[in-house]
Amino acid sequence: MSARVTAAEVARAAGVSRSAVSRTFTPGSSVSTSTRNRIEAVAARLGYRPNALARTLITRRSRIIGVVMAAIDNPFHAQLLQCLDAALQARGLAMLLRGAARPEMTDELIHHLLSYQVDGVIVASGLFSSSAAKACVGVATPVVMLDRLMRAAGASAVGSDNRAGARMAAEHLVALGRRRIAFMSGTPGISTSSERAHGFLDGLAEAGLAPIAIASGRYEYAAGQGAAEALLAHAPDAIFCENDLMAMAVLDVARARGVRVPDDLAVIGFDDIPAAALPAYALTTVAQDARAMADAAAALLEERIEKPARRASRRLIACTLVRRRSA
Amino acid sequence: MSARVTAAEVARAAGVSRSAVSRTFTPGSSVSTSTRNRIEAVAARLGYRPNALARTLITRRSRIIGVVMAAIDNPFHAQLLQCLDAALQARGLAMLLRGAARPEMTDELIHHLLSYQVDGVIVASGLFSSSAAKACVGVATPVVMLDRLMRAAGASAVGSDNRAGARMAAEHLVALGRRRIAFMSGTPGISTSSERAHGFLDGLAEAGLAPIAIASGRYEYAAGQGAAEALLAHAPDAIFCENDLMAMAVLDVARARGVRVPDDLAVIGFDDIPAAALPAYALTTVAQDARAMADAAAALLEERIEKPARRASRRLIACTLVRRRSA
DNA sequence: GTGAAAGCGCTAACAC
DNA sequence: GTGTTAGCGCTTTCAC
Repeated sequence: MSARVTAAEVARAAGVSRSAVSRTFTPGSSVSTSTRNRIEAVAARLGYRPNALARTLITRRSRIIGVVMAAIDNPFHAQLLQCLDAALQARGLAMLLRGAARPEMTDELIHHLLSYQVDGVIVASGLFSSSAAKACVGVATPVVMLDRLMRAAGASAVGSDNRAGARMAAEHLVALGRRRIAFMSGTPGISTSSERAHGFLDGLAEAGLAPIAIASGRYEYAAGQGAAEALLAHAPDAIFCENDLMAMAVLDVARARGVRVPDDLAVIGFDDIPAAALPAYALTTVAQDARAMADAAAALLEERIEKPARRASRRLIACTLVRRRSA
Repeated sequence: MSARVTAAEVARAAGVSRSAVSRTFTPGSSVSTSTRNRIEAVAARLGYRPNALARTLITRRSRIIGVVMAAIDNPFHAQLLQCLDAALQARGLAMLLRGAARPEMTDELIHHLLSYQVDGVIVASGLFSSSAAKACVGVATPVVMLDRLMRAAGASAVGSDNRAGARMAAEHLVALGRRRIAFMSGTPGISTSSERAHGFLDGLAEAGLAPIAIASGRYEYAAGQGAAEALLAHAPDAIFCENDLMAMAVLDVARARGVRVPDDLAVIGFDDIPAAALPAYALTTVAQDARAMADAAAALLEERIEKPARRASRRLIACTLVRRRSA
């Protein structure tokens, strides 16, 4: 039973040609209203839907976007993914998702996506090697790096203004009168991380300050606890963390040690994940606008899909400082 | 520049027929080692990869699985999605993801996925209407409901043993000597919710008890706060919540009111999301095994894809009570 | 083991 | 406006 119904069957049942059926389902094609109605009626009765894959073969447009994302369980990434889904759906694009457990996997994943003839790729994960970039350029598939800058040229990029955001954090701490300021970095080698580091260091330098201690928490809560211990040993009066998960770890470790926040220690995070607003944390943080980032990524990609000649461009999304009790 | 390279070009460059190229990339086809080597070398040089979509047209297998998921930003859903990604990748399957902002959307989403010739569908969202079910059956596409039972027949299902899990929560509270027990439910109409409710009520009934108050928190933190206020007005000595997000809301509201946990109030959640383990919450909860759920869903789906004759089946994954400080 | 030929379901010229 | 024709890139009988 139940073979997939094809345009030919609809055509036969409606007494028209295949082309008529095709045109009925192709926006902007010329069909008379009467035949269109008849065809639509028959199609509905038979449960016909055009085969998107067969269509891709001839139109050379799959309307599928490949998305590579790391650590989907990171709350900010999950938000980003959700916004991305909304942005793509709004444009009638489908999302082929591949999580990247390890950053080195990104390459292989890209190649796999390419075999599905994706119209574009959004990379929100790890490193994007020049070999992967070359593969995309080779098949003229636009790429946009989301929340990650790339090493190889040719890809568009969308990210938060990490530099300005981190600088705001620094300025806020300085304005609070803090002087013994420590810094918890994310994953070394990720552009996002170095941007935040630079912005923060610049902000401190402007006030004639420098961090009294630095440690990496790899953007995770667990690693952040260890890093927090290390930093707290230097008796700082403030700590800026490159994301909220690590800042929450600092808050928890400080609480366990009887360090009072914000009196003894001011803490600032980055992202503004939902958990940052919990009363148990009330974390002051540099908020990223996930919605705007996702929209911009989808828009940039669509633009380059429409006009392949267009050069890769870059969009920076502004961050805002959200003040809560921790600083 | 850079048109997509096809099998025909590889064939020409290697001095063989298209069929030879095809066989080289089709596992289990007979090609002599020497020609295979020559073809692979040429393919690598030219950057050839078979067009997965064109292949689908003839094999009638896309190796794409459609996934419909609600509230990706819910931490447990994000975990589930990550595990699903891993399970599908391990089987060489691609994931076409569609978030469902509203449960009623599920139908339309399914139809859209179907036009991409997905080999199967995993639904972890909202309601699955009989019309959508019919559409899937019509094109012989297997469906598995994940963490959601369905109304129409024909779909396989994977879920936690919500009944037993909730019952364990009830038994634990009773064993703790609690008698004034309240209950916060999730979203009415979702099977998961009614299963947990039944299990919990059964567990209490066994000890001759019944909830002193019931309120719905719609599985969200914000709604959970309101529900917590309502329940706390009844001065319960324990509250069981249908998920962790709501239990965290209870903890926060209780803390704000000076209610001591667990002395005055024991709290138990459901899911065991990462945040439940945070020292600020230390939430006792009924853990769901996201990994096992995702694996089972992928396995069930693959099984039905291979043997379409097979009847829909159902897998229940065991829950475990994770004891922390809140109960 | 290898090539020739047919066709998966669809759209896009091209005539009429 | 509508039908006819020719592929999109691939796999798969079928001969050899």
